[in-house]
Amino acid sequence: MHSVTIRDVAALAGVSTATASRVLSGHPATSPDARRKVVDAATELGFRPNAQARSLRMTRTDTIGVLVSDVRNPFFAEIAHTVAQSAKDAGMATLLCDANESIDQQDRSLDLLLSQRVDGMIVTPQGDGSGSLRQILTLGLPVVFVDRTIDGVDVPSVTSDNRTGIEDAVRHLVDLGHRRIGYVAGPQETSTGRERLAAFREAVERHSLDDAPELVYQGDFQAASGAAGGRALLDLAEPPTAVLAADSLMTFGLLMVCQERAVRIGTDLSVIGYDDIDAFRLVDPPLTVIAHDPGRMGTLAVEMIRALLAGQPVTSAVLTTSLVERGSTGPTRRNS
Amino acid sequence: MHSVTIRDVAALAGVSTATASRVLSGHPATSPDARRKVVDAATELGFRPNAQARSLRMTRTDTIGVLVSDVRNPFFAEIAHTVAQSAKDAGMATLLCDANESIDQQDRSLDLLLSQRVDGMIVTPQGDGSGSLRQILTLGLPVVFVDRTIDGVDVPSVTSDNRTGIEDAVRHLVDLGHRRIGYVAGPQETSTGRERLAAFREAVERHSLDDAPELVYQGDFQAASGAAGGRALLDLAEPPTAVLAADSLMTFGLLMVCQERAVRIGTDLSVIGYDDIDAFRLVDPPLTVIAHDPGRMGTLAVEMIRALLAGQPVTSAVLTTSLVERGSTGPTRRNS
DNA sequence: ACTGTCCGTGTAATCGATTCCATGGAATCG
DNA sequence: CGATTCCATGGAATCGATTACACGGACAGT
Repeated sequence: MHSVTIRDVAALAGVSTATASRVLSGHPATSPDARRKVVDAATELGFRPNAQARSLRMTRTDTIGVLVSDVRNPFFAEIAHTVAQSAKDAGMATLLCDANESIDQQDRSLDLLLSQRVDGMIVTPQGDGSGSLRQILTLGLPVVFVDRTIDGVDVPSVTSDNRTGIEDAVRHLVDLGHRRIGYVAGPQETSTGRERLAAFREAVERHSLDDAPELVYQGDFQAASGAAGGRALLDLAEPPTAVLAADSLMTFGLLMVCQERAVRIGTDLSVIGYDDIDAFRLVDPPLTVIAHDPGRMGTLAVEMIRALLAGQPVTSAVLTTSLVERGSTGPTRRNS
Repeated sequence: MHSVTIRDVAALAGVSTATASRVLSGHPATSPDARRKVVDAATELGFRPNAQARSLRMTRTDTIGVLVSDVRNPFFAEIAHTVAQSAKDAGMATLLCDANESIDQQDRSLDLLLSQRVDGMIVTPQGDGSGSLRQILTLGLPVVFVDRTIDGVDVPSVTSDNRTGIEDAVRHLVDLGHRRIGYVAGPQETSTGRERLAAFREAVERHSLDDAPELVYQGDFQAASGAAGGRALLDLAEPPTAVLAADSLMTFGLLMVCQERAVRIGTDLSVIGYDDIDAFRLVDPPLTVIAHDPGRMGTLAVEMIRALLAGQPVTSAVLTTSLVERGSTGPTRRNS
């Protein structure tokens, strides 16, 4: 499979490789005659420039690396999709990797992206920034964090306001009369896991709600841990009357358990999910959720990377979060 | 940001670049002394080989391109995820692109992957294979189709048995007494769209069911068209008593409309969805679906690409499909 | 002791596209 | 009409890693 090089094009067009290159990259100093011959030759041979050779010379790949924790999570899939679309619109390609929610695989993917010499990276990070991430940052490669951040690491980021989302959710439950609220937390190796849990604890304190340690189940953002958390909370001697989960996959797990046990959501137990996934509108009853905007996160992240690449200063953005009230939350049964 | 090259490593280690390269790529003819010095120098400098330069020389990138129609579709997200994982296990990287269900973007993505000089591609194709796809195939680049194929194009593929899935679904509905079944079809530019529709039509004929043209709504595999199809079918003078949708996103749309109109699924209307998404277990009632296995498709596709790269012959695989009966299908109301 | 292997190493060519520099011809100006 | 500018063009260097080839030294066999 010998591929067509610019030499072949130049030879067929009867010009030098320099001229061929100039024509093909739109350099102004080319004659109409040469332009025509080179373009004809290129299309006839089906010439496709070798991106390796080009970026080796240019020290630029016009490619940004995207690392999400798990594409199977609809929230991250949406981010990945919009990032890919916006990048394409800006004339850049994207290399998408999936860390499978593992710090080890995160490091391997970062190494891969680094040796592919991406011009910048958009990352949903985890861990303490000690591994390959540190190296990348000392290298000065433009990086933007999305959804998550890392403490003490000064990287521009686009996140959502975890605090008010949780606060609104708890207030909503309190207004409905709930005093005993369970929480399925995300992993504490992630900033979102930590911030959401902290916000939950503060809200519990502010409203003087039941504050038993067993009301918080420590999950890992995967569906299975949401199910485990659901079981643990429902099996308590004094189970909560409402439950919050810290991401969409754990919310799924939680709902599965409720279905398994025929717990009537909205009456037996109020449930608030995280992320406004389409499917949450279809469950019965439709789920009250803390909504934020993955699409906007993705487009903003690309804008920020482009600004960084252009040498412009960027400031981190924090998007707002809103509570979407549907049927899965209702007044406490035990209360009445 | 001047990156560390193998020259820097060689200089620090006090050897030539050739020796440094040999050590780093595990060539046997190296002395223990040189090995130690080079490895030390490389780690000290944080050397990371430039993949561009390497693959330019080696004419191999150890990277496979993956093109799915839309990562937001959970079915394709799962394929992308398992492909990435299996490829990683095999020591290969993956470049993931998203065609956004558009033939135009499919061609652009293929061009991108081609200039990245991927060693092979795994594609969920659409269209007639006339654009960039033809060029890639005449180039002899190893390609494997997943889920979908293209008529008259001889490429190994891993698909699922669309026919029996639909047949089982229709038989199940017939057994429940349904005689008037609606169908929300996928785009006829895709093989899955065509095969499933053909299978549906044949099943309708075999069972001598109502065969009005308006019972088939032509959708495009996106959620919005599922909703439009749902409305069209429900608005018929004589609406169907059961509906099938040809993929998961359209099934979502269909369910949304049912919810909007308070159609009681399983009693007012039986619904069968396509793809066994977790969320379909949670809707009320749990959805009867035609299930197939995206994870297995992904791993098989990687195995096939590896075989092709090794010059071994491969034969296409067709995976089985099964009907998972849940609560969304029930006996006809009008029948009784 | 002499010749033939074998092994570790260095020099330099190579992959394909871009780009600096030099060149020659045409166009412009005094 | 001669000098100067401008522009299209080609030759050759370059990016960083790999590897064919050559070379020198060690070692074994006769």
